[in-house]
Amino acid sequence: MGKQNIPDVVIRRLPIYLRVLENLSEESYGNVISSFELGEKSGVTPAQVRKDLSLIGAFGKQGLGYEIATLRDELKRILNLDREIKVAIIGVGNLGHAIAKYIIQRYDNEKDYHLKLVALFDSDPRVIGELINGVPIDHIDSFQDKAPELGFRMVVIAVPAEVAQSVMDKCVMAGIEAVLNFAPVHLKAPKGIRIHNTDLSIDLMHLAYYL
Amino acid sequence: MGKQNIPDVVIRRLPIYLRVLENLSEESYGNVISSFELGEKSGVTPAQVRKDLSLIGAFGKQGLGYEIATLRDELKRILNLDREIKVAIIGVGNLGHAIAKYIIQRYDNEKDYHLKLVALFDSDPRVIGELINGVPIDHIDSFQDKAPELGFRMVVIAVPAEVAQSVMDKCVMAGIEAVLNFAPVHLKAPKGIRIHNTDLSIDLMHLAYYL
DNA sequence: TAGATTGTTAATCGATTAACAATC
DNA sequence: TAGATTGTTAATCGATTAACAATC
Repeated sequence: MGKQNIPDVVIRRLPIYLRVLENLSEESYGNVISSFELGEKSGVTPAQVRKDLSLIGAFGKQGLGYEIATLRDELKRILNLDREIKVAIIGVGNLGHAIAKYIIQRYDNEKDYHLKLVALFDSDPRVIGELINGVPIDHIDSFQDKAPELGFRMVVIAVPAEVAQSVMDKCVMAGIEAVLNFAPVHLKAPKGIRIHNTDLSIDLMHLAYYL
Repeated sequence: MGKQNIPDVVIRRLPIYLRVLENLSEESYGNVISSFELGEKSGVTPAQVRKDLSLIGAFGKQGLGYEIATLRDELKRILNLDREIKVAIIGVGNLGHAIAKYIIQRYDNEKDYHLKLVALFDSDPRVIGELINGVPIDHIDSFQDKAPELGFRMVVIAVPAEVAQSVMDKCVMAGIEAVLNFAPVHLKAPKGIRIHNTDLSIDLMHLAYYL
């Protein structure tokens, strides 16, 4: 039901809408929101909001808007956030460490969301065994075994550029399905695996153009 | 000279090309690269590479490709990286700290690039005065004064969502021109100021769709 | 009912891809 | 010269916006 044929640009906006709705319900905003209000708070035009939401199946009521709780639950369902999503981080340097803490802090006590950090990997013997909020740092060599054991299919790569491709290859071998890559390289992988790249340097350079 | 009318999608790819070229020159790759090779290493089609590069002015040689050093310098020029870009970070929690170290580590010893971290701000009295590689953490209240004094026009926001808009407002007041926002909210700002958003949660949720 | 806002279609806009003459 | 690859135009593809009938 409404899970096929949704273009990726649209999927990318759904978590933004969800984020807005989550904040609204905390403020117990009233039980309905219009495409105008939702667009305003999301940085998107009302027409775009309606178009996007119509693609995942229409729940709005003419003259009123969208019921917040219903829409929020539906967005979660579409994004698979109605079940637990297990995540592993490879590379526990400054950035990996910060990401780990961020995920733990944001999601571990959250009853509604289910993004769960289940494993950390590094190659530096000095950090192996260290715990971050109860999650131990394992050696990268155990990745292949740990993946099926712990059942994670999503990985954050936060290793130096030089080793990122070899780490990606391990992910492919282990059947990982989605990768969030912070290493400043374009990673090669078979089609079935979804990669999203975030590169601080590239964002900064992009912005530098507009100075 | 090729600085006007370049769509933002194209500008966003230029730093990717630049990154590839930088890596190539380190490996002293030969002095020429084709749109096929550059595309391959950038995750972009050859046609796209040629189209993009033609927009910034054409330097390729038919039958050969693009001279690496020339193209690299031209990309730097377009992206304003031929002069020093001063950056400040607001919010020195886990993430802000990691970003600070990343920028320092990557650019401070770099002779070619000129992204320079010149200031750090926070509101927590316990961290004010602390130094990160020689850069002191100042109180956010001094932001308005420090901006013109230190001359930065680009800011990284890494504060909690609740205070991000007020921090953005201070940036606007201080005449900041470009903002890289890590806080999970859509920030409102006048048109003249360029904002790029990066939100780890949104990236993770986006990927979760494909699990 | 009157007012408001959805869902959807059609129109516009913009970006990507294909193709090939020009030329190194 | 022969082979290769650019720069550019035209064709395709996809996304955004506008508009409005349907309807709560």
